[in-house]
Amino acid sequence: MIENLVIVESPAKAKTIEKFLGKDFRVISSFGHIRDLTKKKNLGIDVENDFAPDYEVPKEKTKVVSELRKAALEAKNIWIASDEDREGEAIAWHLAVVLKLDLSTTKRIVFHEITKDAISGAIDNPRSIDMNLVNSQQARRILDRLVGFEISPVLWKKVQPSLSAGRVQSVAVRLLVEREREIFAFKPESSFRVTSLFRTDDKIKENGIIRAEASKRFPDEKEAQKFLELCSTSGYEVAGVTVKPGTRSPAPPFTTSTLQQEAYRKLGFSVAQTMAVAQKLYESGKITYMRTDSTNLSKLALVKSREVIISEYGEKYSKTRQFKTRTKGAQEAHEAIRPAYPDNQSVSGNQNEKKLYDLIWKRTIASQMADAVMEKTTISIDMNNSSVKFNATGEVIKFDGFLKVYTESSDQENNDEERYVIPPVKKGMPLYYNVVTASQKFTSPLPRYTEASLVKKLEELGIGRPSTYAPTISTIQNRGYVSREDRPGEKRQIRILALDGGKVTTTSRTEITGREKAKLFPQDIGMIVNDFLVENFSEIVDYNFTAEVEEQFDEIALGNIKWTGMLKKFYVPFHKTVENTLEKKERKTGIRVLGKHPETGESVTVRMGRFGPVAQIGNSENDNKPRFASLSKNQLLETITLDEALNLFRLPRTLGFHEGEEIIVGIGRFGPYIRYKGKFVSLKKGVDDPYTVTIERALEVIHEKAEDEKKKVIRDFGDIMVLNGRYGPYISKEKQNYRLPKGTEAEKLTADECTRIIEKSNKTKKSS
DNA sequence: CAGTGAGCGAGCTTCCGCTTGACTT
Repeated sequence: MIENLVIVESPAKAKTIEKFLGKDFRVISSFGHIRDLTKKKNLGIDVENDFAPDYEVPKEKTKVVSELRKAALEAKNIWIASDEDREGEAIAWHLAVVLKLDLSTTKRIVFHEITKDAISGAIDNPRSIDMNLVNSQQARRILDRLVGFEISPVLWKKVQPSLSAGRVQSVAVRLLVEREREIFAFKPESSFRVTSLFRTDDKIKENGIIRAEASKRFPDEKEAQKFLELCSTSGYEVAGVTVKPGTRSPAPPFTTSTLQQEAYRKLGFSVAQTMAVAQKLYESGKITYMRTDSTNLSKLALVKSREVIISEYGEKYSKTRQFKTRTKGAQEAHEAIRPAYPDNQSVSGNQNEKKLYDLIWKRTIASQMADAVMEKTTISIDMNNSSVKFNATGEVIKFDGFLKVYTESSDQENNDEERYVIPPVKKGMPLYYNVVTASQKFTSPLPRYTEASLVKKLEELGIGRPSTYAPTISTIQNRGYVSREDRPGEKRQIRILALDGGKVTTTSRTEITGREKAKLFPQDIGMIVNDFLVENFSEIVDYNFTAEVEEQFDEIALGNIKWTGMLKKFYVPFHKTVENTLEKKERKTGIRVLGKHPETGESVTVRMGRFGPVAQIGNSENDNKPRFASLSKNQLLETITLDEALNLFRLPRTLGFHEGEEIIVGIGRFGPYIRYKGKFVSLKKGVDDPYTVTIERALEVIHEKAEDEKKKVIRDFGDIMVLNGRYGPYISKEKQNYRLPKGTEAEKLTADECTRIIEKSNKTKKSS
């Protein structure tokens, strides 16, 4: 018999709380939700009967639930301590129902921080389960099920099987598709930006250098040239100097979203990777909970951080701050993400754990440090033969404050404006130019989203929760809607005019534009699904949809409106739209007519086919059979041209014959290849082009592959072989591969030894 | 693993939010 049983959501939390509570308390965890809507019939919802939900304990939860039941039977008092938010309240209610506790007397408690005082305070002040809050969760859950499970089947019928739609994922895809189209439509414009290096000294070129920019940009090279000629004969004078003090404040401590952004920008982590590493740190007690939307720090954390700052950097670097959470729809059930023990400046663990901890430590400590104080100097410089002015700005840090520890990164890539100090000048002082440069600058479109910047955008729109950001990003990639890719970019010539010693010289420079790294690119199927949803379910993919239903969930939580009524208002028209769409709308294939074949006059089209995007010449209405070719990677239905489509039909082609066998070159799933005697050889990336490769080169590649094959076999015992693979030697038998025990000499293996290794490996597999 | 694009039909896919392992190489 246990005196007191406390149920929390997370096992790591259970462990720490048990320590504080002592012997009379046992603390166990529910591992999150324990029940969900069934998938078996009617979506788990009886829409005819006031949306009565049909809940079940999912298979993977039965073990946890039976353990909870057992513990509940043995306990005298039960305290449900799930998180203090909508989902947490629902978990408490499901627990009470499943464990057959009396709803009116079940003790519901919440902790705001994990300290002895906070926990015993909570135990002393139990409340009952808030059914209004529970009902707002039921409305949220049921609405999401209705949206997801009624629209997805429409996509299976009208677009392609296995697709999905949902309140969160479909908006994420829409953001990406719309940004991509803005980028397609973007026409870069160029202008000339004029910068000048002035000096304060008449004679010595190196003295008192001031970097300044002209107040005007020039539309073309001619205008820039004209201006530089003016510059060459102009006199210059300091027209004004202003010195303004300024301060900068530290960023608030990490939430899930800001942690994902900074770990991407500073460490190059994907959002899934960030969460996995943070989970490890959390489980080993090094950081607080990593799925949170709160920037709040506990009193204990504030006090500890202050101590660390004073002892490391001194009293004047400390400034205790509490940050308000501004995020839309934040529920603040947890603290911000922070070191569990701020006095641990570093932790043990693997490299990634150390790096992420370091980032969290710095961000937390910096948030409790003093503002940085700077002095910003602006100088304006007059010309005596033009109304154009030059302006220079410089910044001096008077007190570094939090910058000593941490600076937040930004998504903008051009960080070329480093801080620089302007030499002392006075109004009326003459200046002399060293060199004046006019360089061509192109405008660029809004950047493509990264995983992290998409999370940021979703959070701003109040769409998704800390526990779902990473899974949502995975889902839209798994469905094929978007793909995370690099692009090499393209070369572009820019013109540079330089005035030096009274002469203007013009040069060209090559710059790379459109280079992308780990960006999210919408794919054809993502664009087709998005357009279908925007056409037919505009309400659901509206950027404000979530915010609007959230307002109603809040009203339900306050007891102002009934959850079933809210659902009915939404569902009746929504369901009608679903039926209408099923009945009346055509299949959507994203078809585009590109034009006519220049020789045969047949129509050339592209569309989404059964196996992906396809180009087609002719159609089955004519007697001629239509011809098909798959689009290659990086080509989109939306942007492919007639010429590009026709080009696809040039492959596969026959290069010629060797020893009576045909040599064919083509592009397959894994890139360009050569087929000879029934075997495939990949062409080297970036070296060979399948459209121009010669038969001589093809034979060379085939020969190289044959040589490699020979080296691959170390020992050959018939059905058992010892082979050389990517990760070193291994044993292969009946298409199964086996690792060699450490220290084995592959060349000396006998057939018997191989059999033994295989048997041993099979045994350990079965026993586990 | 380098192909496929006729049509039919059975049986499957799918949501968002809360939590972690259970698997494999």
